[in-house]
Formats: sequence, structure tokens, C-alpha cells
Amino acid sequence: MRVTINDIARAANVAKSTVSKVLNDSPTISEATKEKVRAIMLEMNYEPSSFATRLAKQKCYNIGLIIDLSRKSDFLNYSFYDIIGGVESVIGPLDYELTICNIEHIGRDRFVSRFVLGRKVDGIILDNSILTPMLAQELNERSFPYIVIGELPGVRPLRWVDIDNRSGAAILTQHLLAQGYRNPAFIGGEECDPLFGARVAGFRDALPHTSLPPVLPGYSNEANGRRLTCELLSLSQAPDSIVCMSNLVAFGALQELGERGISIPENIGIATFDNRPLAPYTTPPLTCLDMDTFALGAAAGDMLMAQINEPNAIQAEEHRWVEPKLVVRQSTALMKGID
Amino acid sequence: MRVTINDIARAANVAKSTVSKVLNDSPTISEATKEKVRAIMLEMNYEPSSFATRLAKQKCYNIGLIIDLSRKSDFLNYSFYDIIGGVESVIGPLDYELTICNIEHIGRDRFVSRFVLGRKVDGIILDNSILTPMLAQELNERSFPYIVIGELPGVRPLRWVDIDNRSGAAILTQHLLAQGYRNPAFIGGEECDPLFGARVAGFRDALPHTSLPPVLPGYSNEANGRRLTCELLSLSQAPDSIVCMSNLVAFGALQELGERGISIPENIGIATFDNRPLAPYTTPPLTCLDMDTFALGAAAGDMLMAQINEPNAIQAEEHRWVEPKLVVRQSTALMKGID
DNA sequence: TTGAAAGCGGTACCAA
DNA sequence: TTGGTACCGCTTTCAA
Repeated sequence: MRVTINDIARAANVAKSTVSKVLNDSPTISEATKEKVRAIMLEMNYEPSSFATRLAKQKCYNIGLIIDLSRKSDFLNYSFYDIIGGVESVIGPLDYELTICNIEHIGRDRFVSRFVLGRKVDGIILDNSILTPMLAQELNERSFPYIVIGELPGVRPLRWVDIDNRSGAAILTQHLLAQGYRNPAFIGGEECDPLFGARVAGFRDALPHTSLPPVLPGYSNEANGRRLTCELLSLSQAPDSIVCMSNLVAFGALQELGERGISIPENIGIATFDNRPLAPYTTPPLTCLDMDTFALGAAAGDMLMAQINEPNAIQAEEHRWVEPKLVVRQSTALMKGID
Repeated sequence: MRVTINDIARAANVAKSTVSKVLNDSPTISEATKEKVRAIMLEMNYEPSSFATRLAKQKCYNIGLIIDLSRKSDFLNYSFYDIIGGVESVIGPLDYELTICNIEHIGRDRFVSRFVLGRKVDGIILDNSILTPMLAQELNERSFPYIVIGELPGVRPLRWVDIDNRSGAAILTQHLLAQGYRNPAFIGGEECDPLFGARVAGFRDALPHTSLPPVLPGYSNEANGRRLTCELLSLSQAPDSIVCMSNLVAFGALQELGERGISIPENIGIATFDNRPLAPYTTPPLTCLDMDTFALGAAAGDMLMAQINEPNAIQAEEHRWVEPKLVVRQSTALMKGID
């Protein structure tokens, strides 16, 4: 049988409540007693049962990361480890744990009851693809702490973190202009996706308001990168540079342009979102916007801990942006001779 | 205040123990009572407290995935989501949860006491980079269920799952031979890494025992891919094909060969381990061995659940291999004309 | 078939 | 500064 608080109390010849106070480093216990009890704990290899503690304290020291594992996406595949690392880097030192909650089997509706009513976690972090307005309302009504990863306009009060895609898109576009490109186009991304909206907005921010740059949406894969590039080339005024929604779109564009003998960066400059998985390894390597997904996770963890510890702040709306970083590579090096 | 088993008992006019039995679908309770109590549970939105249950049952329904988040590796970045998905796919339906345990802050030594003695988890899954012989011994002594991801010869009794790298390497090499290549070489990987040993062994398995193929180790990055390729080319009998330890090594090789005007697959064939992140997107696309990391996680989860539920089987050694899949692409398509 | 009561391993209040 | 004791919410044994 494992050693419990009672064993320690008996061995130390003190009351169980005294042992408990030693565990919590209560100031009402003398140093002498503390030392004695601690020595015995060490000797007996005692470790308090987390369940008993949590039950008694009515607190879980556990936060849930809600995901839908049935969803496969490049973003998740390439950033999940970093996001978890970021979350853990802030909650771990505070002695909180991270539980992965897959809603795939449970279903979106029953999951609130499972995790929120079941008090398995003190707070949750979830994706904007998982949070429905109804779910948000339910969580809000219960004043249950939660942070959304990914902007979600229209549902409030809401606390979310996101990569600042709009500002990032502007940075990327400004870089193209600074390199001497004059007519950037934007390709890839689905119109219904808020990500697309934010990035196109940033793209437009960086351009003169009078200009009407080509923006061609399409599911972000290699084939569409090629197809949309073809479309761009057939325009009466073909662009001299392209901002791509993803690495795969950019890869498709590179392929298409390569086959047509159009050289990059001389004839057309290419910039793309995300450094992973391909940007450093294409020919030529792609100028891109590197997304700090570790920071994203850390920000989410930080906001969540703040909410858990100051429950009155829970009703306040809070958004936090993580700024992406421009990584300049050869695909936009129009001015490399001048430099 | 939240609704507890007492509230339900009161509302249903039965004893608390009766409610408990309904929760556990005990056969000693009449259907009528069950239905009545269940209806009230539903009505009152009751969800049992998992901590109370776990404390009373002395069981956690929780398994720990031990990782060292301070480690950054491509493999983890690209496969972590899949591994978690695999583990969850088997433990989730059994109502187990997955807790991420980062040993970065805790330290390798204290972590046993934290998770094992602290009874936070019923079993753990960890990496062969985390399991030390001492730790293994400690876990074995306590008969604590654990599964290692990644082969770890020399420590026993031990239960682990791994990708069958040796057989995979042989498959990859046999493919080269079947395509008509005669002198494969192996580059990349560190000699101290068991992964390197397994893959080189498989590489040799596929070749005539009399042959002494070039095997050049080196940390697996792009620069070494280039450097080792140069070395290969300067050999008196230069190889006609290369098995690469990783995508980055292969990428380096492609770069080097490309710059020298050596054409692939005609002059030299290239095959590599891992489909991620680059293999489909290089020029030419790389023939590779695709590692099913979801299956790896699922196998680990499966073995762990078996151990938890049959504690007497815990002393038995068990290894499970996940077979990698050959993905043929252009980089080894020597026979494409013939085909 | 149901109920009463004693745990599970802690916390926390109040009295000593 | 310490001890006694009533919980936290559920399970389980034993009696009714």
C-alpha cells in the first residue's frame, strides 16, 4: 500500500492536520516541526495524492487543451508541438498540468458537461474552429475560464490570442514594395476563412488605396498555387510579385513559373506565409512570415492563468496579438545587386 | 454550488449509495429506480466529480505522456500531433485521458515521485531519450505500467514500440537495387544514435554480404548532406545511389548534385527516410519511407492499456514494430522508361 | 433491491 | 503552535 498523510503523521508523532500544514508550508508551524516532518516524508518517500488534494481544495490544477483530432491540417501538424510547449512553459512552473481533450469521440455538445461540470479542468484552451457561438455563450454564462486560439470576431465577450495576420500581411507586402516590386498580387485561401480575410486586408493596407490588386482565392494546395499563378499571368496587367497564402501555394507558384522559364526573383517576386514546412528549402528559398507558435501557446496559457486567478476579470474582453517575423530570402531579392 | 451526488439522492428520494450504483450501472438496482434517478441526473445537469471518483476508486483514468519540451527536433515537430492522435484514438474510447508531463522543469529524478507515487496517472508513455536505465529499473520495481516509444536495447524487461527502421532501410535499399542501381551508399546520422545503427543494419541486410558499401555518418542537416555527398563523389568507386538518413540530408545531397550537373535519377538515385517535411516537394521529388507515427502512438496506447488492465502481464517483455511504407517518387525512377 | 456508514487522502476551521 | 474533527464527493461493504 502506498504511504499516506496518516502514515507520516503516525511516524512523526503529530496530527494529520499538522502534516497537512507542513505540506502547505503554513506559517503557524514551527520550523523544528516542519523539519522533522519533512525528513520523515523524504525518508518514507511520501508524495501527496493529487486527487485527494484536488478534491479537498476544490481546484484541479489542470487545464484542458481541447482539440478535434479528426481534423488533419498542416498548421496543426507543424505547430502543435510548439503550441503545447508554449502553454506548458507558463502553466508548468505554476504547477498546472495540461490535459489533452479530444472532442472527436465526445461530441461538441456533451463536452462542456464532461469537462466543465465534471470539473476536470480549471480552464480550457481551444481553437476557433471548435468554439461555436452557442458553446461560447454556455461558457460565458458559467463564467468558465477559456481562451480561444485564433481570432473570432462576432462572439463576445471573448478572450483570444492570434497571430497578427493582418499586420503580418502588410509587413510582407511592404517588403515587396521596398524591394522595388510595383504590382503585388495575392493568391490562395478560402473566402469563408477569417484567416483569408485578415491577410488580404493586411495586403491591401500596404498598397495605395487607389490600386486594385488581383486577389485570387482558392483552397491552399500546390495544384491551386499553379492554377492561380497561371491566371495571374494571363491578366492584362500581370503582377510582378505574389503574396501566397501558404507554403504549398507558393510551391505551386514556383513550379509553374519555373516551368515557364520565368525567373525568380528577377521577373517575379514570391513571398509567403509560414516558414514551415518548405520555405527554406525551395528553389529559390522563399521569403516568408515566420509564425511564432510557441509564443502563441504561451500567450494563451498566460491569459488563461490570469483569468483563473482573477475570476472577476473574466467578463472582460481581451485580445492578444503575436507579431509574426519577416524572414527575407532569395525569392524576393530583387535588389540584391544594389544592396 | 455545483450539483453533487447528495443533491441527486435527495431529489430522487433515494440513498446516495443507490445513486452511486446507478452511476455504475450496478445490476442490483431495479430498472425503475435507475430510470428515475437518471432522469433526475439529466434534469439537474449532474456530472460526477472525476476527482472524487478517482480518489474513491483509487484509479486515475489518466495516462501521462512524458516529454522534454526543451528538446527541439524535427521528428517531434512533425509527428507529435500524430502520435498524440494515435494514443488518444485508443485510450479516449476507453474513457482515459491524456496528460502532458513536461520533465523540463521537474527534472528526470523527481518526476517518478511526482507522477508515479503521486498517482497522477495509471501509466506512462515516454521516449527512449527520456528513459534512463535507472528510471526503467525504478519503474520495473514498482511494477508501474509504462511503454517506451523507440527501441532501447539493453534495458529489460521492457516494453516498447518503434518504427521498424531496420526492415524499412532494407526495403528502401531493395527498391534501389530493383530499380537497377548497383552501388548504394548510406549518408547521415550519428554513430551513437541507435536509429543510425538500425538503419545502417537494414541497409546492409539488403546488400550482398561480400560488399562493403560506403556508410558516412554525420549530424543530419543540409550542410552535412552536401559535405557527405562530396565525399561520396570523391571515392575511387563512387556510388550510383544514396540512402539518406533524413529529408535534410537528402536535400543537401540534391543541392550538391544539382550544382554539379549530376542528374537525378539518371546518374544517381536518392532515397530517404521520412516523408516529412520535404520529400514530396524537392526537385525531383524524393522516394522515401513514410513513417506511420499515428500507428506508433496507437500501438503505444494499446500496449499500455493492456498492461494497466492485466497487471500480471507487466513483467513480460513486449516489443511491437510499426512497418514503414515505401513511397516511390522520381528520385529513384531509373527504370521509368522501361516501366 | 435499497440504505447506512465507513472509507479514499487530503484541507481547514476551531479549540486547546 | 498543535490537535481534533468535519468535510470534499464518490465507492463499497454489509445489513436491512
